[in-house]
Amino acid sequence: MAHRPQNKVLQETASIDRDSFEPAYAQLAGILRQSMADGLLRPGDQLPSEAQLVERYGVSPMTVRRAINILADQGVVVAEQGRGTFVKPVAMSAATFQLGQLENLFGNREGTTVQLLEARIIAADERVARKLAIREGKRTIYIRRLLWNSGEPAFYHREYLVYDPTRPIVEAELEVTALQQLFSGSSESLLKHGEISIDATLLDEEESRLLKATQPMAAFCFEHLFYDFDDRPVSWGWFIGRADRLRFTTQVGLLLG
Amino acid sequence: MAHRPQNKVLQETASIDRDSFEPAYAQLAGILRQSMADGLLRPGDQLPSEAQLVERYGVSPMTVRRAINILADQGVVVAEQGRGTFVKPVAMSAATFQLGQLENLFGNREGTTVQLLEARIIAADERVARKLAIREGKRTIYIRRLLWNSGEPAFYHREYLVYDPTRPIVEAELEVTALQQLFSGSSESLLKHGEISIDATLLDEEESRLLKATQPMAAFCFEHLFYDFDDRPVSWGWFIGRADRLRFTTQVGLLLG
DNA sequence: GTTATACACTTATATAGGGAAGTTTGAAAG
DNA sequence: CTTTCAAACTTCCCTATATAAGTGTATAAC
Repeated sequence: MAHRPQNKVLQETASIDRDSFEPAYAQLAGILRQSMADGLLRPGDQLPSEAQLVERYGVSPMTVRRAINILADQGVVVAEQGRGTFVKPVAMSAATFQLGQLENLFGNREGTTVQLLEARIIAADERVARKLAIREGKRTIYIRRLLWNSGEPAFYHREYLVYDPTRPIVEAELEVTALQQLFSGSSESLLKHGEISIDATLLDEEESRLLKATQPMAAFCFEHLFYDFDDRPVSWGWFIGRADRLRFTTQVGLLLG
Repeated sequence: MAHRPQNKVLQETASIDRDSFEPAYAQLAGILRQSMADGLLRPGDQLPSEAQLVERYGVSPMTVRRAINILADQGVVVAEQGRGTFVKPVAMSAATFQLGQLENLFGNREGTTVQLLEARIIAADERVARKLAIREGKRTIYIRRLLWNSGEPAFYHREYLVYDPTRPIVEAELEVTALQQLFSGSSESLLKHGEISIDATLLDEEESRLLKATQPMAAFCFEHLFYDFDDRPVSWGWFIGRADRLRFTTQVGLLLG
């Protein structure tokens, strides 16, 4: 439909395919990423200016901006106003680990079950009271669960919930399926936000027995603290899983070709 | 400067400040995030359509799109074409941990030093040869380092490098400061990408001694494998740090107001 | 009653253009 | 030679508009 303007400079790189299902901005982002993967653009190098990219690939400025924004969001380039856009060097500190990669272990698939070991009401000791921001001695629900995955114990979960009949969170949490909702989220969630931390620990005697581990053994401990929409703590607990059964990997630099 | 158009519908929420340094798209993203934090928008709720947001806040469609894209990238909303944009429930699986939060421990600041324990050329055994994709028995550089942070040993680092005089990476790596570049990145980096994984382990006798730890003690192990621009492995190694000195935390849900 | 179509709604993609802000460069003035 | 300043270049931000594509609903035809 549109005339193809005659470019004096031949494009040694790929060009935008207007008939492709992939949007132009995504194609351009891919081309630039490929240039980096091929070594045409090395860390520290300056990318062609936006105006140059507009002319070279025959797209509008907004499309170029969007492509560059994507790369900037992904952290592979950095744009400095007035200077230019540059390729970022790979750095270990840029590594990000997603808890979601352990999703299947937490019972998202078939073959995973939740075994309720214990659920009772106990008074909050000093430690629990501080975490849940309640008075010492107030009632909490203490839950112990074991998550099984393909016939093997995957995680041992302990959790304290504030016991408040006016809050409907209690019922929802007591369902055995609630654990998956905790991990994967559900629309009816009454949780607003939470803090999660990873720790490396040693299994104690009880944990070793439940997880069928030999002592001493290292383990990951995922501690979580969730809040409701009034920013009051609701749930404090931790998942413990054997380190030799967990693999936590990520990539830095160029993700894919 | 611009006339303020008379809106029939009063804005109960905040409005865009055109004189602010903060861009309009960022302000709008903040307003929407605040609405979720205040509970006006609950998980599962549908956001106002883009056209409505355009009218309500007096910005262009592109600005609205960008604001929504930011929220979508952050994972707090999800946009479905033809249906609408919806608030995502909080999920543990959405948690992401950034290695960069340990940056100061890795020697980015003053008061951190790198102690070279050993650096010699050894023949690759079967395990090293497989990781570095070289023949068994080929020469590698084996480095052992101890990272000190404010007078205390923070990490014990061991690393194998391919010994190839044709590759300039060797010299650069042998500098004691190279470690920080490995972590934070530098423009002269010859590394294209890498894989990093976290493991939880027990300190062995040597590690305990160097890290001044009592046995048995749990530790984090950050294993890294870096490749050059020809996709050949260059460096394989791992950092080991005491778990009781490391804190690895993140947030899910609404990050900040 | 069932099916098919049309329409209204949504988000997604793209174009064209303009101005603001920071950086670099080099020429002019001292 | 040094300083000053203006211009060019860069990225950044925003507006206005148009088209495409997916979804759901109401209506018309059968």
